[in-house]
Amino acid sequence: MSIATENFLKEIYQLSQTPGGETKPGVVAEKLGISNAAATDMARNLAAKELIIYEKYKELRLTSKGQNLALALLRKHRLWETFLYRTLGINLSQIHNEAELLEHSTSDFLVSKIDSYLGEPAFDPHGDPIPQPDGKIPDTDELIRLSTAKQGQNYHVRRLSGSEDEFFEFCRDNSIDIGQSIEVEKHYPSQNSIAVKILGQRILLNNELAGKIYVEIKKY
Amino acid sequence: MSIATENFLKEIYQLSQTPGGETKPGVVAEKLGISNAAATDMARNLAAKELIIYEKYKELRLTSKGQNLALALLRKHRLWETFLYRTLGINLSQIHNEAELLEHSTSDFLVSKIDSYLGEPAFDPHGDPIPQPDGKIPDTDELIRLSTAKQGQNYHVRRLSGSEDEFFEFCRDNSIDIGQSIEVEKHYPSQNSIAVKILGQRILLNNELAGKIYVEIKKY
DNA sequence: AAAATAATTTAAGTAAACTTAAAAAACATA
DNA sequence: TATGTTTTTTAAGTTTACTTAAATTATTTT
Repeated sequence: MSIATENFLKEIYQLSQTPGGETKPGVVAEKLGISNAAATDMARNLAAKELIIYEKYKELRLTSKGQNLALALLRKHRLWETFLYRTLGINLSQIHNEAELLEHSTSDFLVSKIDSYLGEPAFDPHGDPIPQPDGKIPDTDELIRLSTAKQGQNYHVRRLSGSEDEFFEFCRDNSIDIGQSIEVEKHYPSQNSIAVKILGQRILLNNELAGKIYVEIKKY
Repeated sequence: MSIATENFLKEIYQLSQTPGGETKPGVVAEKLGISNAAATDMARNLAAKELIIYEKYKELRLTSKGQNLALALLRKHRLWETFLYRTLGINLSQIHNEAELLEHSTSDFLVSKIDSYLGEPAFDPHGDPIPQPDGKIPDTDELIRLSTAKQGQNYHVRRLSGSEDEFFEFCRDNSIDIGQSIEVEKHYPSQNSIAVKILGQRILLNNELAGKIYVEIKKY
């Protein structure tokens, strides 16, 4: 399994978990920074290996074999993030990129060692659930995206689910941290934005960004 | 820098450090498990990138640029080994293979984090010196290869410098561990072998294997 | 529904890292 | 030194993962 293949499968999985995310070659291509033609090419290859189901002009769908591989990779990624954060003290904004490299060089043996060293964690430092060895994904039922949160309601930030440096930079600059209290002030549907209050500061977020912030209703 | 390139440079470096080791395409090819033709091909490529000096039918020599890259890779390898051994408790015989993969996915940033976490070690768990950030290699002057050790003399095992699983399996099975006392009983030049005594047991080692075991004269 | 636009696919080509087979050079030996 | 063996190199071909450009199909707009 090559790095290109692994990343392609992972991207299809991630897109399939994104609301409104389309798993079409063009979208995958854009995410991976390759041409549409390359994505179509790869889609045909992966279909031949029975990792995805590919019908021309249709969305790409993972087979269960393909999904298992994607989940195994995501597991490696999130365990590495947890390890880098907890053990080496690397920043939330930096662990993603390092894990992105390491995940492809990690044997099943090594990942299980890391897992037991960390005490078999269910969530990574961003709050993202870590797929378990059996493929099950820890529950995030009580969490909702900030973009869909209720006006006037108070929440706790539970998950920062982005991958770009800039997302974490923005969160850090605006005190959006895991555990932080946050109040939804107002939705602006026409602006595709939401106003929230954090530590007395009013902040306007666009829905795309707010969709990467997961919150839980504050219990008093 | 691709993985193939990195491994090729590292192999040239390692061969250049091996007594009687020839850095010719065929030898590198055999070590890396590729064809002679592929090695010649790679040699021409690396020469074009000024990482090695390549003259037809001559030995391959690293340029200082090439040597720096090889040393940086070796540093990553040995720091990973130290980390896997100390922190995750992985066996001496298993750390090499894992580090062999991880070394290629390790940023300079990450390696420096690992280095400080470990307290900037000078030697890895096999006793191999870890190249320092400036390219300097910690002293191993008092160490000699067991194959060249003096008859009748007592030593301490200080370094097990192999890479194959079988080498470590053999050492483990015969109590050849770092710190272990060892006495050279007799050389058998015609057999290319050496007889040693460990924990009361007499063992016959061929010189190739004994050349990977470094010892220090026992001080009473 | 037709036309315009956008996405996807096909076609052709490239670069890296290999392969095998044949040719050339180096080395070893009688 | 001539011959035979081994090693290295060259040549030609493969696979993977891309590229750009052109053709095709799908979607959106009018």
